[in-house]
Amino acid sequence: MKNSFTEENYLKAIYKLSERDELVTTTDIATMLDIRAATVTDMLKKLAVKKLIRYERYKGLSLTEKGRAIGVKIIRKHRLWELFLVQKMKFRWDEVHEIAEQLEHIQSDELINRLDEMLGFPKADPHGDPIPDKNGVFGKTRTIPLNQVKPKVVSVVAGVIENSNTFLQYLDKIGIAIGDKITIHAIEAYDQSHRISVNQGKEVFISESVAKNILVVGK
Amino acid sequence: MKNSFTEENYLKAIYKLSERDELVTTTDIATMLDIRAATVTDMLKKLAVKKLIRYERYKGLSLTEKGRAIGVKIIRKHRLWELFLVQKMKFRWDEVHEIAEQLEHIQSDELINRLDEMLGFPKADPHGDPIPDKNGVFGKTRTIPLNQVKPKVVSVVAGVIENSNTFLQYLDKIGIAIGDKITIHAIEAYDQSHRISVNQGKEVFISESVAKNILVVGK
DNA sequence: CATAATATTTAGACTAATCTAACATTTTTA
DNA sequence: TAAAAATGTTAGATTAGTCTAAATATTATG
Ligand SMILES: [Mn+2]
Ligand SMILES: [Mn+2]
Ligand SMILES: [Mn+2]
Ligand SMILES: [Mn+2]
Repeated sequence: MKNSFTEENYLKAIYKLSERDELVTTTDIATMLDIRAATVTDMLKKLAVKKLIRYERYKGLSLTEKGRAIGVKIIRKHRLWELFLVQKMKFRWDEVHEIAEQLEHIQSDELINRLDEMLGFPKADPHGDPIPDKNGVFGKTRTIPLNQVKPKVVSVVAGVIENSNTFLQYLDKIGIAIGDKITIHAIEAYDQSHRISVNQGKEVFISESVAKNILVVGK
Repeated sequence: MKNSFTEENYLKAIYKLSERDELVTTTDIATMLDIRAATVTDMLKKLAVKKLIRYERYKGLSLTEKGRAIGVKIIRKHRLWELFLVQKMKFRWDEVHEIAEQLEHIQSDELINRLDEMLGFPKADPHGDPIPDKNGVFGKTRTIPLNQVKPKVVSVVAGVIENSNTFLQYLDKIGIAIGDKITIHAIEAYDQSHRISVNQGKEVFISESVAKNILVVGK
């Protein structure tokens, strides 16, 4: 009944990949987990025997309900722990991912549900990623990348797409955090860079790629 | 530099055994970890190569400073997590050990030190076991088993020796908790059973073995 | 102190998770 | 559509951690 850390990490990776495309490939998993495709093939056979995935040689794989449930649960735990670390332990949003990679494997439904309750049944983690409820259901989020917002419209930062520490630290440096109100003043036609202001404060320039990686609450 | 969960569990077990006797034996470790002596021998060789223990074939082993530091650190983490679970997450003292067995392996000095701070740099876990500080130093505790206390003297419960869930639940049932004031009214000469009262309340009978497993603050 | 009992180690095997190298299949492209 | 490229699988190794059975060393005892 119990899965190893390794199996949990595979199922989490497969779940994330299947958000884009139901049918997941061996190489995608290998890339995401930074291991060799041959290793993945072996594990896929094991997961298929356990009925956690549907797998056909050379054809790719998809999660079964059972496999999805485990993948989603790991994601739920990861995100709840991240929020706990930020809200209760005063870590910065760029410090919590590595620790949550470990904490996500702690086995205790009671603990994770109390954590959920203690945090007020939150809908999103410190990076704006949605947290599924105890039944594995995600609330619907209506966020769009900042670069799709029209000039003059005030939008509220809800999260980020890129999750790297360097990106998060860059946002800290230029003073953009979740909940901030952003107004786009102008978009440079040449390179799509944005001139914006944060919370009606002084203006900041961000590149197109930064704008694409900031999520705001959609209208 | 990083040790596996398994190595950490060995070092924790060895540390606990060496509290009784500096020189630890293969069989003691096997018994404590519930694995075969042959398995232990293999691991001892590995720990010796890593200079975490001093080991001589057939002669037993002892911890090096390096090994002791790791063992103590795991114990520190275990006990801080247990206290966190009781104080912050409202678990009962008989529910926390299994979860702490997992949490003790989370690698983050920052996290454990913040946990320590959040809990007010506690000196003991929910079962009264001492918590070493971040330098691996234990405060001195002056506790004695209840059966060594003289009748009529009021003593304060500081912890337990036996840590099993059944024992902890038994204490809950008869209404004995850490911090309670206990007065011994009489000790039965035949079987050393104790007639006591808790917080000046109504009288309770406990067997000698129970009295031996309750620690009170020594005079 | 010789032998019996106990403790410990060695030898050989197994499983999970990983790798590299070689082979097979599918997809792309000229 | 045939060859080339990309993708995926198999075969054979390796490491960590475990086991059982057999061998060896230490300790206890008649
Ligand atoms: Mn994360
Ligand atoms: Mn993980
Ligand atoms: Mn414990
Ligand atoms: Mn442990």
